[in-house]
Amino acid sequence: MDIKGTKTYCGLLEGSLNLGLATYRKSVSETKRAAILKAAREIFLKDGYSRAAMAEIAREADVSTATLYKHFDSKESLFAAVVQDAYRETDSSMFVDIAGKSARTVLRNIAALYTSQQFEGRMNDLLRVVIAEVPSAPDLARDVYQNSVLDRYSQLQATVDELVARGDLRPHDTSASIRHLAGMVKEFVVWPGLFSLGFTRPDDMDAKIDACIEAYMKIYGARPQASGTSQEDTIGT
Amino acid sequence: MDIKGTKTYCGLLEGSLNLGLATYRKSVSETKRAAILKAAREIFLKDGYSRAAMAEIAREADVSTATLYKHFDSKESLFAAVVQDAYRETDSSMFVDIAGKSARTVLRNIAALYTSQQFEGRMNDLLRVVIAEVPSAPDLARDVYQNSVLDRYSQLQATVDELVARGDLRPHDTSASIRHLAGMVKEFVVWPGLFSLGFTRPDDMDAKIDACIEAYMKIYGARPQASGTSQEDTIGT
Amino acid sequence: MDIKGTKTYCGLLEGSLNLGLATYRKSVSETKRAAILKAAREIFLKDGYSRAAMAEIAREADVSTATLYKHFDSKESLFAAVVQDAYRETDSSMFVDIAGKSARTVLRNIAALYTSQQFEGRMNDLLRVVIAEVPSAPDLARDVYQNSVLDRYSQLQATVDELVARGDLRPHDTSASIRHLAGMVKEFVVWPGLFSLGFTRPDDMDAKIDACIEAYMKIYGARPQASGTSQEDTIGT
Amino acid sequence: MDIKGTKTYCGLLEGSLNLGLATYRKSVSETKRAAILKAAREIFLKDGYSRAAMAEIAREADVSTATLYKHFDSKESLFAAVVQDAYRETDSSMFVDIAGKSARTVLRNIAALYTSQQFEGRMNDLLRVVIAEVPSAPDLARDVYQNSVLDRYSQLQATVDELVARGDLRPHDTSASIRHLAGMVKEFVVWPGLFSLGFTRPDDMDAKIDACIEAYMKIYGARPQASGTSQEDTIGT
DNA sequence: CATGAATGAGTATTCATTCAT
DNA sequence: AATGAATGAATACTCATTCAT
Repeated sequence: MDIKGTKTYCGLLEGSLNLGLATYRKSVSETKRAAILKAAREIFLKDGYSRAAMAEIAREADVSTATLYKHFDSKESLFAAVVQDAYRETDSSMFVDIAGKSARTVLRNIAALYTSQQFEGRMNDLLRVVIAEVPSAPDLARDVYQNSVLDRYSQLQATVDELVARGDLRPHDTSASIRHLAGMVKEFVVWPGLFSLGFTRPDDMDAKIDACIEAYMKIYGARPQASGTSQEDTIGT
Repeated sequence: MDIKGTKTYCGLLEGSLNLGLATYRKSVSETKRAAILKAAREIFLKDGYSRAAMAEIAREADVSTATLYKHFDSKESLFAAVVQDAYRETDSSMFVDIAGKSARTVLRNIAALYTSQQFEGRMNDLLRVVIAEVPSAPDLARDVYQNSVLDRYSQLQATVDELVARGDLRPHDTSASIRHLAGMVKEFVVWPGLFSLGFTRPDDMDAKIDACIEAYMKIYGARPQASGTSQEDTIGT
Repeated sequence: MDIKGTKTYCGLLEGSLNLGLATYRKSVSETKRAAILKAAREIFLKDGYSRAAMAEIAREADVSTATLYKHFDSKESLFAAVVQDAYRETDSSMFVDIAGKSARTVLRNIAALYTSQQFEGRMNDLLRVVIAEVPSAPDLARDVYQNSVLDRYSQLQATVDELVARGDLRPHDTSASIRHLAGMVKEFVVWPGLFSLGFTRPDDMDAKIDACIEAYMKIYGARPQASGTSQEDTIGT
Repeated sequence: MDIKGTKTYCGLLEGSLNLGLATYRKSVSETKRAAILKAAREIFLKDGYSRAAMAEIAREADVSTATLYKHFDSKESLFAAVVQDAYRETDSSMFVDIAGKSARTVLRNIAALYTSQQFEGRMNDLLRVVIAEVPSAPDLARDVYQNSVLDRYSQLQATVDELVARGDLRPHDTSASIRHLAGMVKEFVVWPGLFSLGFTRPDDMDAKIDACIEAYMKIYGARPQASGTSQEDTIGT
């Protein structure tokens, strides 16, 4: 048994130890990264991009500024990561099962999905910060628009197309109609939130959204509608 | 004749021409104020609030920073003045004469008025900056929401109520319906502009707005609609 | 007399006052600039470029850092200005009148000029800092080499050429010979100063320089030299 | 078998192979130390002391920063080690065999030795960094001056004294004369290299050095010189 | 013994606001 | 009234050094 052999053995050993160490470190690192993202989101939401101070984010995340910079190259990239993270976490899927559900119910479910995504993730506040940074970070805003707005539209359109195919909605320009619907809903869900900090879901939100859907159904619904909501329908989350 | 003496003379002169000079001075002052506002708007629109530098605004307005501060107490109040000025200048009146015009035409005229106000005054860009400053200037944002959004809604509602009274629209909750209409229109007119710098009126904007109005008329129109636009109607600016 | 006329008059007056004001301001500004340069030189000489802190320079110059940046765009340009200023102030002219002076005396005077320039302006210390920054500011070093080293060589060469023409020195490759002489002198004047802070003119400096010149004269002198220094010669500053 | 057990086993193993392992470890350690020194020299030469980053040195040496600090207490001591290492490696011996060689040839050989030492080890670049750090590491600079400059001078002087003793050179103050010679040579070999990064031996370097030696011989040579180079002489490395 | 993540003190630079003239 | 120089507080980012594993 020569030194080399010993070394090889020790090398393997080291390998397994290092693996453990590496795993440990990775987990610690991920934890810190997550803490930083959380803190950063909080501060960015509170102060907006420009007024947010890296030092405060670091303090909030309970790390040093240097650690912060180990994880994120710059304030800009930290902000981008916060936004992406928010959109990843708030899985912006608009998918709902249409089987055995009326068009109205399907749309309601989708709207409910959307509103909870907007409110729970404080997406309105985030949206405001993104919008604020359009002059200095136009690419980020474009990405958000793509991933958050347009992507949802296409998901929604797919569903609406199915409803049309199923005969629940009249054949029409679904591309335009879903934007009409989205516009109406945003008027209540997003718009006021852009103008005030901490806009939360008002009590009558559901009723307002229902009204939007009613309007939509009046235009595009296949059959003469029964006024009011049929009680068989349940709203899923 | 030394400088001091000269100065005294100037003082006497002031006395004799008090009114005229005062007027003159006032006009100079007003001119400067206007120049500052113009420059500030430009810079704020270009850079957003935080990145806009008072020094650059002063340079752009061709005054000293001290003069700038003579006219406006702080960056914040300058920004507020810029916003108010923009809203004053872009007289956001939604008033249109409904006499002898169909409901559809009236709504079209209103929409046209609104879109030109938004695009010509670069209100979308301004809106973005206001929204950006919600965390630090919530009052301003609230004011803007009041004066720019809600105020227009009530004007619009008044008109719609008249149309209902005239029998052109079915009786309904006009308060809700105009928000639906506004939401649909904003989806095309305002929303994309929030996400990109220099969003200008696209070519198919009118068609899109017409589609919104058609949707609206399908729900609230009193009579079965003739499809298409009746040619008697003219769209005012 | 109309307002305009008044204005013109006042304008002229303003002009003259402004001129005084402008002059005043300019002088204050120049004073501050000079103070900054002085302080910066001191700090740069003391700490070297990298360790020198802009804040300390500002404190030393009794101005704020912002004022410092009003005068100089960056640390780098401040340093460049310090160097240029040093070379401007220490007018590095090697001109000496050769009329009625022996070659030996002329060379001695030149050497004396050179050494006082090096020592009085603390040029050795400055040289060290410039050399230190070669990796990050190669252009500055090149400039210094041009203006400080090569320029002096050509001045010296012109003089030596005159001495040759006058018959005081043998005809020879003066371009090479002055570098030999310069090299010998620098060995005593510059070289040790590069390796220690605050190297000042040692007592035996003159003797050492004389030895260099003697060596030079042995090679290039026209006539068999009288050993030692003839007392008619006086060394100018 | 868990990791802990394995570790214990390794401990036992260490016991049985103590010497061999220790040797092995030592050699590994030495290898790393050498790698660090090499990397550090490269980085210091490239960036200068202040701009050189310990992290980059570690990366370049393929070790962790902690390992780096195991070997060297601080950046300062690492730099000192780099300098010492450079001077050790570039064995700055000026020793040449004078037997059977003319004074001119001996000096030429010495000069050739010196120039290759300067250029091959990138000593000019190193010198620059040392000089740069005079304010913060005066002792190091003094050491370098001692070991690199003065030490060579005494070696050279010993040789010159021999040449004098042999009758090849006139009796004279050899202490001064070798500094004259050194000064002349440095003017071409070292001086320009201080002012520019990557100054390499120019094509005409040998001719220039020869000219210096010729000048020297004109002053101190014992016999009337034959102009040009006698072909019996060979220049050693 | 080696690692790489973490640190906190330090630095250049900017900017809203004020002041002497 | 107008100027522009001056300010000082604030901020993003870096780096030599240490520590838990």
